[in-house]
Amino acid sequence: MTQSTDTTGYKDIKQTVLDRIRSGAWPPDSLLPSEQELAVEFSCTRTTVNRAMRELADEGYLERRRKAGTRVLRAPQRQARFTIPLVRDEVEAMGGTYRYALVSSDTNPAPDWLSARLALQPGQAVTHVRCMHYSGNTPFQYEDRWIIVDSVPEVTEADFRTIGPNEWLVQTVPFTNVELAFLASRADETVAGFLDLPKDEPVFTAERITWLQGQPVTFAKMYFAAGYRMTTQF
Amino acid sequence: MTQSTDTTGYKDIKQTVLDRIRSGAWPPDSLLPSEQELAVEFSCTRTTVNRAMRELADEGYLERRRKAGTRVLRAPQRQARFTIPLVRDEVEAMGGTYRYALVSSDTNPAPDWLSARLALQPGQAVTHVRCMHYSGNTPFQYEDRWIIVDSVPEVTEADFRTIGPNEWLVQTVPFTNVELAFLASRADETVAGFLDLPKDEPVFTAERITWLQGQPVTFAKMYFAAGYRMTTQF
DNA sequence: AAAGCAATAAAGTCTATACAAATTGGAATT
DNA sequence: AATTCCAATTTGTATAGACTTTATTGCTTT
Repeated sequence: MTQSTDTTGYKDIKQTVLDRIRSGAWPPDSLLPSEQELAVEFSCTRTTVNRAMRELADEGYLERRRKAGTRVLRAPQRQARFTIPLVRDEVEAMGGTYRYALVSSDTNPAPDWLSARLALQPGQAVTHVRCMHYSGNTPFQYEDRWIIVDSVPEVTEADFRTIGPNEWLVQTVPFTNVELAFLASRADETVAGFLDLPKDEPVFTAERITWLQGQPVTFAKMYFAAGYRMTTQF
Repeated sequence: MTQSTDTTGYKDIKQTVLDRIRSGAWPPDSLLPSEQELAVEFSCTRTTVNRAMRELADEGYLERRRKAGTRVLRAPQRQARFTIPLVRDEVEAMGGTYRYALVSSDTNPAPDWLSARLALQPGQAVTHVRCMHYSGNTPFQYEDRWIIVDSVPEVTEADFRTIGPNEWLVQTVPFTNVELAFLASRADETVAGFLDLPKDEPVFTAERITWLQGQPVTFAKMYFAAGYRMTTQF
Protein backbone atom coordinates (compact mmCIF):
# COMPACT_ATOMS: atom_id res chain seq x y z
CA MET A 1 0.00 0.00 0.00
CA THR A 2 1.36 3.38 -0.94
CA GLN A 3 0.57 5.64 1.94
CA SER A 4 1.23 8.87 0.13
CA THR A 5 -1.42 8.41 -2.51
CA ASP A 6 -4.40 6.63 -1.07
CA THR A 7 -3.86 7.27 2.61
CA THR A 8 -4.37 10.38 4.66
CA GLY A 9 -1.09 11.67 6.03
CA TYR A 10 -0.72 13.49 9.31
CA LYS A 11 -0.23 16.75 7.45
CA ASP A 12 -3.52 16.33 5.64
CA ILE A 13 -5.22 15.68 8.93
CA LYS A 14 -3.70 18.79 10.47
CA GLN A 15 -4.92 20.84 7.53
CA THR A 16 -8.40 19.38 7.64
CA VAL A 17 -8.70 19.96 11.37
CA LEU A 18 -7.49 23.55 11.01
CA ASP A 19 -9.98 24.13 8.22
CA ARG A 20 -12.81 22.83 10.37
CA ILE A 21 -11.78 25.08 13.21
CA ARG A 22 -11.50 28.12 10.99
CA SER A 23 -14.79 27.42 9.26
CA GLY A 24 -16.53 27.24 12.60
CA ALA A 25 -17.50 23.61 12.24
CA TRP A 26 -15.51 22.98 15.41
CA PRO A 27 -15.96 26.16 17.39
CA PRO A 28 -13.81 27.24 20.36
CA ASP A 29 -14.28 25.13 23.49
CA SER A 30 -15.94 22.34 21.57
CA LEU A 31 -14.89 18.80 22.24
CA LEU A 32 -13.36 17.03 19.27
CA PRO A 33 -13.95 13.38 18.39
CA SER A 34 -11.50 11.00 20.02
CA GLU A 35 -8.39 9.84 18.21
CA GLN A 36 -10.11 6.48 17.79
CA GLU A 37 -13.04 8.04 15.97
CA LEU A 38 -10.89 10.32 13.85
CA ALA A 39 -8.73 7.37 12.86
CA VAL A 40 -11.84 5.69 11.52
CA GLU A 41 -12.97 8.84 9.73
CA PHE A 42 -9.61 9.39 8.06
CA SER A 43 -9.03 5.66 7.59
CA CYS A 44 -5.65 5.63 9.20
CA THR A 45 -4.23 4.43 12.47
CA ARG A 46 -4.57 6.25 15.76
CA THR A 47 -0.79 6.83 15.68
CA THR A 48 -1.19 9.08 12.69
CA VAL A 49 -4.09 11.00 14.15
CA ASN A 50 -2.10 11.33 17.37
CA ARG A 51 0.79 12.98 15.63
CA ALA A 52 -1.46 15.47 13.86
CA MET A 53 -3.33 16.40 17.01
CA ARG A 54 -0.19 16.53 19.13
CA GLU A 55 1.43 18.97 16.76
CA LEU A 56 -1.67 21.15 16.62
CA ALA A 57 -1.65 21.22 20.41
CA ASP A 58 2.05 22.16 20.41
CA GLU A 59 1.25 24.96 18.01
CA GLY A 60 -1.31 26.31 20.41
CA TYR A 61 -4.55 25.47 18.64
CA LEU A 62 -5.79 22.62 20.79
CA GLU A 63 -5.78 21.58 24.38
CA ARG A 64 -5.55 17.89 25.11
CA ARG A 65 -6.13 16.09 28.37
CA ARG A 66 -6.19 12.39 29.01
CA LYS A 67 -9.69 11.09 29.40
CA ALA A 68 -11.07 14.60 29.01
CA GLY A 69 -10.34 14.64 25.30
CA THR A 70 -9.28 17.36 22.90
CA ARG A 71 -10.76 20.85 22.85
CA VAL A 72 -10.38 23.80 20.55
CA LEU A 73 -8.74 26.59 22.50
CA ARG A 74 -11.00 29.56 23.00
CA ALA A 75 -8.25 32.15 22.84
CA PRO A 76 -5.52 30.44 20.90
CA GLN A 77 -2.45 31.42 22.83
CA ARG A 78 -0.43 31.83 19.74
CA GLN A 79 3.20 32.32 20.35
CA ALA A 80 5.38 34.60 18.34
CA ARG A 81 8.64 33.00 17.40
CA PHE A 82 11.36 35.56 17.04
CA THR A 83 14.49 34.25 15.48
CA ILE A 84 17.30 36.11 17.16
CA PRO A 85 19.85 36.53 14.42
CA LEU A 86 23.45 37.57 14.72
CA VAL A 87 23.70 41.28 13.99
CA ARG A 88 25.83 40.51 10.95
CA ASP A 89 23.08 38.33 9.47
CA GLU A 90 20.42 40.89 10.27
CA VAL A 91 22.32 43.66 8.52
CA GLU A 92 23.13 41.53 5.52
CA ALA A 93 19.55 40.31 5.23
CA MET A 94 18.54 43.95 4.85
CA GLY A 95 21.02 44.32 2.02
CA GLY A 96 23.55 46.31 4.04
CA THR A 97 27.27 45.79 4.38
CA TYR A 98 28.10 44.77 7.89
CA ARG A 99 30.90 46.59 9.67
CA TYR A 100 32.06 46.13 13.22
CA ALA A 101 34.11 48.44 15.43
CA LEU A 102 35.44 47.96 18.92
CA VAL A 103 35.00 50.92 21.23
CA SER A 104 36.65 49.67 24.39
CA SER A 105 37.54 46.44 26.14
CA ASP A 106 38.93 46.04 29.63
CA THR A 107 38.85 43.58 32.50
CA ASN A 108 38.12 44.65 36.07
CA PRO A 109 36.19 43.56 39.15
CA ALA A 110 32.46 43.58 38.46
CA PRO A 111 30.59 46.70 39.52
CA ASP A 112 28.11 46.17 42.33
CA TRP A 113 24.97 46.47 40.23
CA LEU A 114 26.23 43.72 37.94
CA SER A 115 27.27 41.43 40.80
CA ALA A 116 23.82 41.84 42.28
CA ARG A 117 22.04 41.28 38.97
CA LEU A 118 23.93 38.08 38.10
CA ALA A 119 24.56 36.83 41.64
CA LEU A 120 28.33 37.03 41.27
CA GLN A 121 30.86 36.79 44.06
CA PRO A 122 31.87 40.30 45.12
CA GLY A 123 34.83 41.47 43.10
CA GLN A 124 34.66 38.72 40.46
CA ALA A 125 36.51 39.72 37.31
CA VAL A 126 34.50 40.71 34.24
CA THR A 127 35.52 41.85 30.80
CA HIS A 128 33.60 44.92 29.71
CA VAL A 129 33.32 45.27 25.95
CA ARG A 130 31.65 48.16 24.17
CA CYS A 131 31.30 48.06 20.41
CA MET A 132 29.38 49.27 17.39
CA HIS A 133 27.67 47.49 14.54
CA TYR A 134 27.15 49.39 11.30
CA SER A 135 25.17 48.85 8.15
CA GLY A 136 27.44 50.51 5.65
CA ASN A 137 28.28 53.76 7.38
CA THR A 138 24.98 53.99 9.21
CA PRO A 139 25.01 53.08 12.90
CA PHE A 140 22.88 50.00 13.46
CA GLN A 141 23.46 48.88 17.03
CA TYR A 142 25.52 49.92 20.03
CA GLU A 143 26.42 46.98 22.26
CA ASP A 144 27.50 47.19 25.89
CA ARG A 145 28.50 43.77 27.16
CA TRP A 146 29.99 42.20 30.27
CA ILE A 147 31.56 38.75 30.19
CA ILE A 148 32.26 36.80 33.39
CA VAL A 149 35.90 35.72 33.24
CA ASP A 150 35.51 32.74 35.57
CA SER A 151 32.79 31.32 33.33
CA VAL A 152 34.76 31.84 30.11
CA PRO A 153 38.46 32.02 30.99
CA GLU A 154 39.43 32.16 27.31
CA VAL A 155 37.98 35.66 27.18
CA THR A 156 41.25 37.16 28.35
CA GLU A 157 42.90 35.83 25.18
CA ALA A 158 40.18 37.03 22.82
CA ASP A 159 40.88 39.92 20.50
CA PHE A 160 37.69 41.88 20.11
CA ARG A 161 39.23 44.27 17.62
CA THR A 162 38.59 41.80 14.83
CA ILE A 163 35.55 39.84 16.01
CA GLY A 164 32.45 40.98 17.85
CA PRO A 165 31.99 39.61 21.36
CA ASN A 166 28.71 37.97 20.44
CA GLU A 167 30.11 36.11 17.48
CA TRP A 168 33.10 35.12 19.59
CA LEU A 169 30.86 33.83 22.37
CA VAL A 170 28.64 31.86 20.01
CA GLN A 171 31.74 30.08 18.73
CA THR A 172 33.20 29.53 22.17
CA VAL A 173 30.17 28.77 24.34
CA PRO A 174 27.56 27.64 21.88
CA PHE A 175 24.82 26.09 23.96
CA THR A 176 23.38 28.28 26.59
CA ASN A 177 20.21 29.39 28.30
CA VAL A 178 19.07 32.88 27.59
CA GLU A 179 16.90 35.44 29.30
CA LEU A 180 15.87 38.11 26.87
CA ALA A 181 14.02 41.37 27.44
CA PHE A 182 12.89 44.10 25.09
CA LEU A 183 12.20 47.59 26.34
CA ALA A 184 12.16 51.21 25.34
CA SER A 185 14.91 53.25 26.93
CA ARG A 186 16.12 56.82 26.61
CA ALA A 187 19.38 57.61 24.84
CA ASP A 188 21.97 58.96 27.22
CA GLU A 189 24.88 61.05 25.98
CA THR A 190 26.99 58.01 25.07
CA VAL A 191 24.31 56.05 23.27
CA ALA A 192 23.08 59.15 21.45
CA GLY A 193 26.61 59.87 20.31
CA PHE A 194 27.27 56.41 18.92
CA LEU A 195 23.88 56.01 17.27
CA ASP A 196 23.89 59.54 15.91
CA LEU A 197 20.65 60.58 17.60
CA PRO A 198 19.54 63.53 19.69
CA LYS A 199 19.99 62.95 23.42
CA ASP A 200 16.88 61.61 25.23
CA GLU A 201 15.57 60.01 22.05
CA PRO A 202 13.59 56.76 22.59
CA VAL A 203 15.77 53.75 21.79
CA PHE A 204 14.62 50.20 21.26
CA THR A 205 16.76 48.16 23.61
CA ALA A 206 17.36 44.46 24.16
CA GLU A 207 18.87 43.04 27.32
CA ARG A 208 20.24 39.58 27.27
CA ILE A 209 21.57 37.43 30.08
CA THR A 210 23.19 34.16 29.10
CA TRP A 211 23.78 31.17 31.36
CA LEU A 212 25.72 27.98 30.85
CA GLN A 213 24.50 25.24 33.14
CA GLY A 214 23.56 27.66 35.88
CA GLN A 215 26.70 29.79 35.56
CA PRO A 216 26.19 33.34 34.32
CA VAL A 217 28.22 33.88 31.18
CA THR A 218 27.41 37.33 29.91
CA PHE A 219 25.12 40.32 30.28
CA ALA A 220 24.53 42.51 27.25
CA LYS A 221 22.57 45.64 26.47
CA MET A 222 21.96 46.31 22.82
CA TYR A 223 20.72 49.72 21.69
CA PHE A 224 19.19 49.86 18.23
CA ALA A 225 19.27 52.74 15.80
CA ALA A 226 16.28 55.05 15.37
CA GLY A 227 13.32 53.48 13.67
CA TYR A 228 14.26 49.91 14.47
CA ARG A 229 11.37 47.47 14.58
CA MET A 230 11.54 43.91 15.79
CA THR A 231 8.99 42.07 13.69
CA THR A 232 7.51 38.64 13.35
CA GLN A 233 4.60 36.88 11.71
CA PHE A 234 2.51 33.97 12.90
CA MET B 1 7.15 -5.27 29.30
CA THR B 2 6.85 -2.02 31.15
CA GLN B 3 8.29 0.60 28.89
CA SER B 4 8.43 3.38 31.43
CA THR B 5 10.73 1.62 33.86
CA ASP B 6 13.28 -0.43 31.97
CA THR B 7 13.22 1.31 28.61
CA THR B 8 14.71 4.56 27.47
CA GLY B 9 11.99 7.01 26.54
CA TYR B 10 12.25 9.66 23.90
CA LYS B 11 12.58 12.31 26.58
CA ASP B 12 15.58 10.55 28.10
CA ILE B 13 17.17 10.35 24.69
CA LYS B 14 16.59 14.05 24.09
CA GLN B 15 18.21 14.85 27.41
CA THR B 16 21.18 12.59 26.78
CA VAL B 17 21.77 14.03 23.34
CA LEU B 18 21.55 17.57 24.68
CA ASP B 19 24.02 16.71 27.42
CA ARG B 20 26.46 15.34 24.89
CA ILE B 21 26.18 18.44 22.78
CA ARG B 22 26.63 20.73 25.73
CA SER B 23 29.56 18.74 27.11
CA GLY B 24 31.33 19.00 23.78
CA ALA B 25 31.26 15.26 23.16
CA TRP B 26 29.31 16.03 19.99
CA PRO B 27 30.68 19.40 18.90
CA PRO B 28 29.01 21.74 16.39
CA ASP B 29 29.02 20.48 12.80
CA SER B 30 29.78 16.93 13.87
CA LEU B 31 27.82 14.10 12.33
CA LEU B 32 25.78 12.09 14.79
CA PRO B 33 25.31 8.32 14.66
CA SER B 34 22.38 7.21 12.54
CA GLU B 35 19.01 6.52 14.10
CA GLN B 36 19.71 2.82 13.60
CA GLU B 37 22.88 2.99 15.66
CA LEU B 38 21.34 5.14 18.37
CA ALA B 39 18.43 2.73 18.62
CA VAL B 40 20.91 -0.02 19.39
CA GLU B 41 22.76 2.13 21.89
CA PHE B 42 19.60 3.11 23.75
CA SER B 43 18.01 -0.32 23.25
CA CYS B 44 14.83 1.01 21.80
CA THR B 45 13.28 1.14 18.36
CA ARG B 46 14.22 3.60 15.68
CA THR B 47 10.75 5.13 16.01
CA THR B 48 11.60 6.34 19.47
CA VAL B 49 14.99 7.71 18.46
CA ASN B 50 13.32 9.40 15.52
CA ARG B 51 10.89 11.24 17.73
CA ALA B 52 13.67 12.47 20.01
CA MET B 53 15.86 13.67 17.17
CA ARG B 54 12.97 15.17 15.26
CA GLU B 55 11.97 17.27 18.24
CA LEU B 56 15.55 18.41 18.83
CA ALA B 57 15.71 19.46 15.21
CA ASP B 58 12.40 21.36 15.59
CA GLU B 59 13.83 23.10 18.61
CA GLY B 60 16.76 24.29 16.57
CA TYR B 61 19.58 22.16 17.92
CA LEU B 62 20.08 19.74 15.05
CA GLU B 63 19.91 19.71 11.30
CA ARG B 64 18.73 16.55 9.62
CA ARG B 65 18.85 15.54 6.00
CA ARG B 66 17.98 12.24 4.44
CA LYS B 67 21.00 10.21 3.61
CA ALA B 68 23.27 13.03 4.82
CA GLY B 69 22.43 12.29 8.44
CA THR B 70 22.07 14.47 11.50
CA ARG B 71 24.44 17.31 12.41
CA VAL B 72 24.81 19.55 15.42
CA LEU B 73 24.07 23.10 14.37
CA ARG B 74 27.07 25.42 14.58
CA ALA B 75 25.22 28.51 15.70
CA PRO B 76 22.03 27.16 17.15
CA GLN B 77 19.48 29.51 15.69
CA ARG B 78 17.59 29.63 18.87
CA GLN B 79 14.20 31.16 18.60
CA ALA B 80 12.62 33.14 21.33
CA ARG B 81 9.03 32.14 21.79
CA PHE B 82 7.00 35.00 23.14
CA THR B 83 3.59 34.03 24.28
CA ILE B 84 1.37 36.94 23.48
CA PRO B 85 -1.14 36.99 26.28
CA LEU B 86 -4.35 38.88 26.53
CA VAL B 87 -3.76 42.03 28.54
CA ARG B 88 -6.14 40.76 31.19
CA ASP B 89 -4.06 37.61 31.70
CA GLU B 90 -0.84 39.58 31.75
CA VAL B 91 -2.09 41.91 34.45
CA GLU B 92 -3.53 39.11 36.53
CA ALA B 93 -0.34 37.04 36.20
CA MET B 94 1.47 39.96 37.81
CA GLY B 95 -0.95 39.88 40.68
CA GLY B 96 -2.85 42.98 39.63
CA THR B 97 -6.57 43.52 39.27
CA TYR B 98 -7.48 44.06 35.67
CA ARG B 99 -9.68 46.99 34.79
CA TYR B 100 -10.78 48.10 31.36
CA ALA B 101 -12.10 51.45 30.20
CA LEU B 102 -13.37 52.57 26.82
CA VAL B 103 -12.12 55.95 25.68
CA SER B 104 -13.90 56.31 22.36
CA SER B 105 -15.46 54.25 19.63
CA ASP B 106 -16.75 55.42 16.28
CA THR B 107 -17.16 54.20 12.74
CA ASN B 108 -16.07 56.23 9.72
CA PRO B 109 -14.32 55.86 6.37
CA ALA B 110 -10.72 54.75 6.85
CA PRO B 111 -8.11 57.52 6.88
CA ASP B 112 -5.74 57.45 3.94
CA TRP B 113 -2.70 56.24 5.88
CA LEU B 114 -4.66 53.23 7.12
CA SER B 115 -6.09 52.40 3.69
CA ALA B 116 -2.59 52.47 2.30
CA ARG B 117 -1.14 50.38 5.10
CA LEU B 118 -3.76 47.63 4.90
CA ALA B 119 -4.49 47.88 1.19
CA LEU B 120 -8.13 48.82 1.76
CA GLN B 121 -10.54 50.18 -0.82
CA PRO B 122 -10.65 53.97 -0.55
CA GLY B 123 -13.33 55.01 1.89
CA GLN B 124 -13.93 51.56 3.39
CA ALA B 125 -15.59 51.82 6.77
CA VAL B 126 -13.54 51.17 9.89
CA THR B 127 -14.38 51.25 13.56
CA HIS B 128 -11.84 53.19 15.56
CA VAL B 129 -11.64 52.12 19.21
CA ARG B 130 -9.41 53.71 21.81
CA CYS B 131 -9.25 52.20 25.27
CA MET B 132 -7.23 51.78 28.44
CA HIS B 133 -6.14 48.76 30.40
CA TYR B 134 -5.32 49.20 34.07
CA SER B 135 -3.66 47.13 36.73
CA GLY B 136 -5.59 48.27 39.76
CA ASN B 137 -5.54 52.02 39.31
CA THR B 138 -2.19 52.09 37.54
CA PRO B 139 -2.27 52.59 33.79
CA PHE B 140 -0.92 49.49 32.07
CA GLN B 141 -1.61 49.89 28.37
CA TYR B 142 -3.23 52.38 26.02
CA GLU B 143 -4.70 50.73 22.96
CA ASP B 144 -5.54 52.43 19.67
CA ARG B 145 -7.28 50.03 17.32
CA TRP B 146 -8.97 50.07 13.93
CA ILE B 147 -11.31 47.29 12.86
CA ILE B 148 -12.32 46.79 9.23
CA VAL B 149 -16.10 46.63 9.15
CA ASP B 150 -16.36 44.64 5.92
CA SER B 151 -14.16 41.92 7.40
CA VAL B 152 -16.08 41.74 10.68
CA PRO B 153 -19.59 43.09 10.08
CA GLU B 154 -20.63 42.17 13.63
CA VAL B 155 -18.39 44.95 14.91
CA THR B 156 -21.17 47.50 14.47
CA GLU B 157 -23.22 45.57 17.05
CA ALA B 158 -20.39 45.20 19.55
CA ASP B 159 -20.49 47.18 22.77
CA PHE B 160 -16.93 48.06 23.66
CA ARG B 161 -17.98 49.70 26.91
CA THR B 162 -18.02 46.34 28.63
CA ILE B 163 -15.51 44.25 26.70
CA GLY B 164 -12.15 45.19 25.23
CA PRO B 165 -11.91 45.09 21.44
CA ASN B 166 -9.14 42.51 21.57
CA GLU B 167 -11.08 40.11 23.75
CA TRP B 168 -14.11 40.66 21.58
CA LEU B 169 -12.14 39.96 18.43
CA VAL B 170 -10.55 36.83 19.85
CA GLN B 171 -14.02 35.48 20.57
CA THR B 172 -15.44 36.53 17.24
CA VAL B 173 -12.59 35.89 14.82
CA PRO B 174 -10.40 33.44 16.66
CA PHE B 175 -8.04 32.06 14.05
CA THR B 176 -6.01 34.60 12.25
CA ASN B 177 -2.61 35.43 10.88
CA VAL B 178 -0.71 38.10 12.69
CA GLU B 179 2.08 40.49 11.87
CA LEU B 180 3.62 41.84 15.05
CA ALA B 181 6.23 44.54 15.56
CA PHE B 182 7.86 45.92 18.67
CA LEU B 183 9.42 49.34 18.69
CA ALA B 184 10.28 52.27 20.91
CA SER B 185 8.17 55.33 20.29
CA ARG B 186 7.83 58.72 21.90
CA ALA B 187 4.79 59.59 24.00
CA ASP B 188 2.69 62.27 22.35
CA GLU B 189 0.31 64.40 24.37
CA THR B 190 -2.50 61.84 24.25
CA VAL B 191 -0.45 58.79 25.13
CA ALA B 192 1.41 60.64 27.87
CA GLY B 193 -1.89 61.75 29.34
CA PHE B 194 -3.43 58.29 29.45
CA LEU B 195 -0.33 56.53 30.69
CA ASP B 196 0.45 59.24 33.22
CA LEU B 197 3.92 59.99 31.86
CA PRO B 198 5.80 63.13 30.91
CA LYS B 199 5.39 64.05 27.26
CA ASP B 200 8.18 62.75 24.95
CA GLU B 201 8.92 59.86 27.29
CA PRO B 202 10.08 56.64 25.55
CA VAL B 203 7.21 54.16 25.30
CA PHE B 204 7.47 50.49 24.48
CA THR B 205 5.01 49.97 21.65
CA ALA B 206 3.57 46.96 19.87
CA GLU B 207 1.91 47.16 16.47
CA ARG B 208 -0.25 44.33 15.36
CA ILE B 209 -1.93 43.68 12.03
CA THR B 210 -4.33 40.76 11.91
CA TRP B 211 -5.53 38.98 8.81
CA LEU B 212 -8.20 36.36 8.26
CA GLN B 213 -7.56 34.36 5.14
CA GLY B 214 -5.97 37.27 3.33
CA GLN B 215 -8.51 39.85 4.50
CA PRO B 216 -7.21 42.53 6.87
CA VAL B 217 -9.20 42.43 10.09
CA THR B 218 -7.64 44.92 12.44
CA PHE B 219 -4.68 47.21 13.04
CA ALA B 220 -3.71 47.99 16.62
CA LYS B 221 -1.11 50.08 18.36
CA MET B 222 -0.50 49.26 21.99
CA TYR B 223 1.45 51.65 24.18
CA PHE B 224 2.83 50.21 27.41
CA ALA B 225 3.33 51.97 30.70
CA ALA B 226 6.75 53.18 31.79
CA GLY B 227 9.21 50.45 32.71
CA TYR B 228 7.45 47.74 30.72
CA ARG B 229 9.68 44.89 29.61
CA MET B 230 8.71 42.15 27.22
CA THR B 231 10.66 39.15 28.43
CA THR B 232 11.27 35.56 27.49
CA GLN B 233 13.58 32.71 28.32
CA PHE B 234 14.96 29.97 26.16
C1' DA C 1 -25.15 16.45 50.52
C1' DA C 2 -20.37 15.12 50.87
C1' DA C 3 -16.68 12.12 50.57
C1' DG C 4 -14.45 8.20 48.92
C1' DC C 5 -13.74 4.76 45.35
C1' DA C 6 -13.78 1.97 41.24
C1' DA C 7 -14.68 1.58 36.40
C1' DT C 8 -13.53 3.54 32.24
C1' DA C 9 -12.39 6.58 28.49
C1' DA C 10 -8.93 9.18 26.32
C1' DA C 11 -4.46 10.59 25.39
C1' DG C 12 0.69 9.29 25.83
C1' DT C 13 4.20 6.31 24.62
C1' DC C 14 6.56 2.22 22.94
C1' DT C 15 7.50 -1.97 19.85
C1' DA C 16 8.14 -4.07 15.49
C1' DT C 17 7.92 -3.59 10.80
C1' DA C 18 7.40 -1.68 6.16
C1' DC C 19 7.75 1.27 2.44
C1' DA C 20 8.85 6.18 0.65
C1' DA C 21 11.79 9.99 -0.49
C1' DA C 22 15.99 12.35 -0.75
C1' DT C 23 20.72 12.64 -1.47
C1' DT C 24 25.19 11.03 -1.66
C1' DG C 25 29.01 8.59 -3.66
C1' DG C 26 30.69 5.62 -6.82
C1' DA C 27 30.36 3.24 -11.33
C1' DA C 28 29.66 3.43 -16.00
C1' DT C 29 29.58 6.12 -19.94
C1' DT C 30 30.60 9.80 -22.86
C1' DA D 1 37.68 15.00 -17.19
C1' DA D 2 33.03 15.62 -17.09
C1' DT D 3 28.42 13.68 -17.10
C1' DT D 4 24.91 10.47 -16.32
C1' DC D 5 22.95 6.93 -13.89
C1' DC D 6 22.34 3.60 -10.24
C1' DA D 7 22.63 1.68 -5.67
C1' DA D 8 23.03 2.35 -0.86
C1' DT D 9 22.13 4.95 3.13
C1' DT D 10 19.53 7.78 6.10
C1' DT D 11 15.65 10.10 7.48
C1' DG D 12 10.35 10.47 6.96
C1' DT D 13 6.06 8.49 7.58
C1' DA D 14 2.65 4.90 8.08
C1' DT D 15 0.62 0.48 10.07
C1' DA D 16 -0.97 -2.54 13.78
C1' DG D 17 -0.99 -3.52 18.27
C1' DA D 18 -0.04 -3.10 23.27
C1' DC D 19 0.61 -1.13 27.69
C1' DT D 20 0.61 3.27 30.67
C1' DT D 21 -1.02 7.36 32.73
C1' DT D 22 -4.38 10.59 33.89
C1' DA D 23 -8.57 12.17 35.36
C1' DT D 24 -13.48 12.03 34.82
C1' DT D 25 -17.76 9.97 35.70
C1' DG D 26 -20.85 7.75 38.22
C1' DC D 27 -21.66 4.64 42.05
C1' DT D 28 -21.40 3.69 46.90
C1' DT D 29 -20.97 4.87 51.41
C1' DT D 30 -21.01 7.97 55.08
